[in-house]
Amino acid sequence: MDVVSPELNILLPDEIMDTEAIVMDDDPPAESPAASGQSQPSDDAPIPMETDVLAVPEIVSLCSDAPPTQRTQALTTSITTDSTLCSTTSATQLLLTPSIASSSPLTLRPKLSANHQIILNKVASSPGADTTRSPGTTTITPGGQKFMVTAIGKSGQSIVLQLPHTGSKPGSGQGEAKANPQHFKVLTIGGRTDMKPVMVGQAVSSASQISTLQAQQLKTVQIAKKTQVSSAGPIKFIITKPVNNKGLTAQTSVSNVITGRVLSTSSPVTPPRTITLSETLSSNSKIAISPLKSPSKLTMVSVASQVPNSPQKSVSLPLNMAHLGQQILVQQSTATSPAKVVSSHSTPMKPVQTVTVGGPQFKTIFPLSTSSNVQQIQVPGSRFHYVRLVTATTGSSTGQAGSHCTNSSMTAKPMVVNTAQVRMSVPIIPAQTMKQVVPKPLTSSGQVLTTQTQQRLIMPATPLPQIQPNLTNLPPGTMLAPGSGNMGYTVLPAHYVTQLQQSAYVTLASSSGFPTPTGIQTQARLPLNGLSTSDAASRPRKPCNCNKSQCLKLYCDCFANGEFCQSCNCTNCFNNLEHETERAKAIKACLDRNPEAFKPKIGKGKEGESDRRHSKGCNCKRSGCLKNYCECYEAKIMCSSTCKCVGCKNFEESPERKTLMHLADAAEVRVQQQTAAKTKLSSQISDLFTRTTPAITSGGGRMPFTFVTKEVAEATCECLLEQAEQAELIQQPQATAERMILEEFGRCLMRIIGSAGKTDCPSINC
DNA sequence: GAGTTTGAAACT
DNA sequence: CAGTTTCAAACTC
Repeated sequence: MDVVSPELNILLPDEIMDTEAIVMDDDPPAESPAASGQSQPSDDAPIPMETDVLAVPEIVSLCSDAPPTQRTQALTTSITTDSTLCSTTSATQLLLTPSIASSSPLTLRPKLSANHQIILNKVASSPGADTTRSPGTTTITPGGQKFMVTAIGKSGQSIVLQLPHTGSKPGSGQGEAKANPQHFKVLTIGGRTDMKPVMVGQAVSSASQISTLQAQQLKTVQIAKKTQVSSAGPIKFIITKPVNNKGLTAQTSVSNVITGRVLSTSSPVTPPRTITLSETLSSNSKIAISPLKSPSKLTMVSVASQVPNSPQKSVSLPLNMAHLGQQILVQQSTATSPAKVVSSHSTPMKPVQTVTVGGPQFKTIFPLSTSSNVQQIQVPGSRFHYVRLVTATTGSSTGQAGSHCTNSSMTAKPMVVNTAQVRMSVPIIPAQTMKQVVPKPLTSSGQVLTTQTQQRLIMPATPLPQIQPNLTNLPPGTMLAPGSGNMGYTVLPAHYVTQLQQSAYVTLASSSGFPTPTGIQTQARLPLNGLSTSDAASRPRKPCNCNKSQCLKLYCDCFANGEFCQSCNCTNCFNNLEHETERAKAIKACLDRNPEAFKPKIGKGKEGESDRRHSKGCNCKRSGCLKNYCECYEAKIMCSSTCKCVGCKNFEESPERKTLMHLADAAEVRVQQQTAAKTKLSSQISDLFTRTTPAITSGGGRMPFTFVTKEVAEATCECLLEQAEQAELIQQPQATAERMILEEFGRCLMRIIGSAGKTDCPSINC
């Protein structure tokens, strides 16, 4: 794994990266998996990766169990404004482009100003004079708003950071870095009990400091590099973030940190070099590390193990995990083939097994050993790649160092997150398809990483039969969770975290051996049917009433929506974790019958709801498509040519539909008007009570008529007029209208009388 | 709340 | 693919 030299950390901005700006290209073919696996020597070296979201003490934990001393020091990009080299401003962009050339020196030529951009640019060859520098050297040149980093990801490669605009200060490498200490934030993924859930700002100014820091606890978020080179061009990571102006001093702990998306660049041969992306709490912070050329917001999380004593270099980039619609990407670089996953733990590499899923184009890679390793599911046709993390069956469960950290090496598509003791399955977006994936509309399928102080294991431990559903058609937000000890997968509904834990967070990784509150864990907020988790959480979910289907057929809305039943009225429900096997089978059966079964029926139009249409169309025969029996009507969309309905009245010009809509609107307006009128009346009455006027009392108390002032009378008349208008609007006969008005009048009087009875203010004179 | 209606899903 | 059955939601009383 290639690790960005510590100098690079200086260049990294504090704040959030804008994923939209990120463009990734496929990397050149990766080395053989074995090589990559060997290249990552230290399983013992814990590579905790943590991310915090908006000061929430939640932590993304992808790796864990490394002793604090062996942890790689992660350098964050928090740059104080007082920094001479880099001034922190908002809207800083970081463009990362992995370079093909190897052993490129690291050149930093940063001059951060407003709207800075850091560009990590992959170049085919070592970049000229900068390449002549020894690896690890850093040239920092102020003056440019963009940093270009090249030669990332190859073994023995040096990283070159170049600013398009070389400033007056040609980089002198480490010397300048030392001269200009920067403040860094530590983003750690991977949990240990002793690890702190919050980011710790650290100022690392030179590589020498890094060496000293190596003994310290390392928290790294790695920037994954794509290994394949796509025809589209070089990989470019553009990270745009507003820079936090907060002057962070060295070793200043940053409580507010991080949501992070991590890209890891690893090289099979050389000691892993880690780029840590982290972000502060800046509201505008964005991190987008994505191979996508489109403005898709993706989060790539890569966990790479590091050699404990190896000179690891990590750079933390601010990440904003708070943005919805983002997906966590776990990606490895430099794998030989997309289908091969190499897990570089202290344990020897595990052979992998390729399993065809859903046809020849679908392949699932399974490790042949159940020990801690990574199982990758490659679904070429799918937007997602799934990674299965299998907890080691050995005694590693104790969280012992050396077995838990994951070294991820991968080719462009496959993404692997490997943690010993932690089983995790994460949908991964291949580089080619990332641009297509992300943020689903409203509805985004994106994931947001957040951190929590406590670990949660979201994966049921029950083993599953080998069920390999068509991964391309899983319900929105569905995750595949590995069963314990075997190749089974549990299809996790998008909501399941929320359903299970009163939270819309999914623990991506955690170590069972880290029970302490400081345990680091990663959670992903999963999209729910295109809704962000926040939306999903607020969305009222209708409980089902299934009796015979066991909630394992599409009759059940919960099941159809990819959700677990919760607080439902169903009987004999199997749509839960307790019946994950049956559920998985049912999902597979549904997908066999209809590969589109779990896809949204209502396609989202390009320009809003007007273009929404039912994917299959309805088949109504008796309802005229004007009742909720009709899926089109229920979705508040017109029937289209795809519908096979009979006697359809759900079209634009339909008078019945117009009448229906008119009535519906009228009813809504009526409710609103009545509410407003009543509110006004109540306000008027209350206002009267507060007046200090000559009291008109009768036997010490006020008579109700004393409250019928001009204001009260007017408000009452408004209520009556509203009632009359409503009666007219719905074309009620006169008698009915009169009755409605009288009833309203009665209600008004009752309010007045009631208010009079409640008041005992003798001074009020109405 | 019970019963009916309806149409999607499942089945043949 | 068409017809039938099953099912649960929508609807009515």
